[in-house]
Amino acid sequence: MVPDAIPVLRSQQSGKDILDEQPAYDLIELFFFAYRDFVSDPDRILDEYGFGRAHHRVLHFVSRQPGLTIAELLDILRITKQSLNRVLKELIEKDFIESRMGTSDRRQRLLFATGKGHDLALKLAKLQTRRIMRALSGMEPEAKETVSRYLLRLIDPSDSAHVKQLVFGTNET
Amino acid sequence: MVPDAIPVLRSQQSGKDILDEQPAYDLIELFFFAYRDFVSDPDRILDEYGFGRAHHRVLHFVSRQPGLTIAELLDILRITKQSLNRVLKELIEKDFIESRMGTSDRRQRLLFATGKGHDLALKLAKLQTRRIMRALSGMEPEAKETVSRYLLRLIDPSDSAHVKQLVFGTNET
DNA sequence: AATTTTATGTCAGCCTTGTTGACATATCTC
DNA sequence: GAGATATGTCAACAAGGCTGACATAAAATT
Repeated sequence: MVPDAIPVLRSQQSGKDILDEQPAYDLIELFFFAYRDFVSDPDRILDEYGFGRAHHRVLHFVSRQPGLTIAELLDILRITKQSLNRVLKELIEKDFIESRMGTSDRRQRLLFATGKGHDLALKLAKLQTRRIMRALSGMEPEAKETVSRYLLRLIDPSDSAHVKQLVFGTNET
Repeated sequence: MVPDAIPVLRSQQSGKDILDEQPAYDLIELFFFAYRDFVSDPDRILDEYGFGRAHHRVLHFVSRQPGLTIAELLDILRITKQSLNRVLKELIEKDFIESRMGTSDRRQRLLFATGKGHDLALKLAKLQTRRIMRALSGMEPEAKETVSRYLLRLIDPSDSAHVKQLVFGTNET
């Protein structure tokens, strides 16, 4: 125990000591289990197309943000261009995503989901939505808003404005 | 739009139509970004020990549940025993986890974190707790409870009693 | 106009962590 | 004693990360 005589080590709120605060095991573990099940839903369907989770992530964001560039996608996914290219190439070959040359900057590749691509992306999103809605049903009406704000605050502060922009299409606090 | 004349296609609550409900893109994407940052925290530290995320998960649950058996651990992680064994072997060799023969059933291996093991597990848990507390600070006091219940309800219903038992050490609803 | 920077693509190889299938051993249960 | 169970292990493979090096076209700079 750190003695009371060292007030600089105490956080401002409720006398909780930063150095020996007890781990939030419940939220840590619930987050693990919830995410495990959440991402497993789409797996069966992706399998039928010969795709994996990496394909899902790429297709999802391209479908959501038509005209996304490679650089923007790399920034969202936080993987290397080599990793991205492996799955993106397959999505393009199998005609789920289309790559067009940029208009203002012709070095850029603007990515668009094809009809097939949108269909699959929507199918997967609805599957995950089903789980989310089941969880929210029977909870207080404010639950969705609370969860949404919590998840946003969990993100690196340096990135949260960017995420807010991507997810909500706005940058307001 | 499905015409109002087909009531069987409507869910019980608030007239929301199951067949064309709009995807919850916000929660889907926020969950992705939040989890991405959440698991990235421990990575730097794990690197120093030559461990990866798989080692982290094993060490975490063994540290939290001393005496865990292989079978129980496999059920928690949902991986094959070969995958588990690869990382578990390293954790034992490097003296972060100890494996003792079961007392009542001597076929079982009971897993325990060593002193070193507990130290590392705690260090990583505190790192993740820091992020969780930062997110919760400034939110309503009920936020933690709401988020916790939401995450639990996100888990497969067939598994939620088990998870509740693991996380809270109880099985009450 | 020449040079440098930027956006993207690609090759080659490596690592972690998942998978399947087969088989071995010790121990418990019937 | 026979069969089921808990664990360990070998081998091979796949997905999806990574690094490093190099190539090209187009934009930006000087």
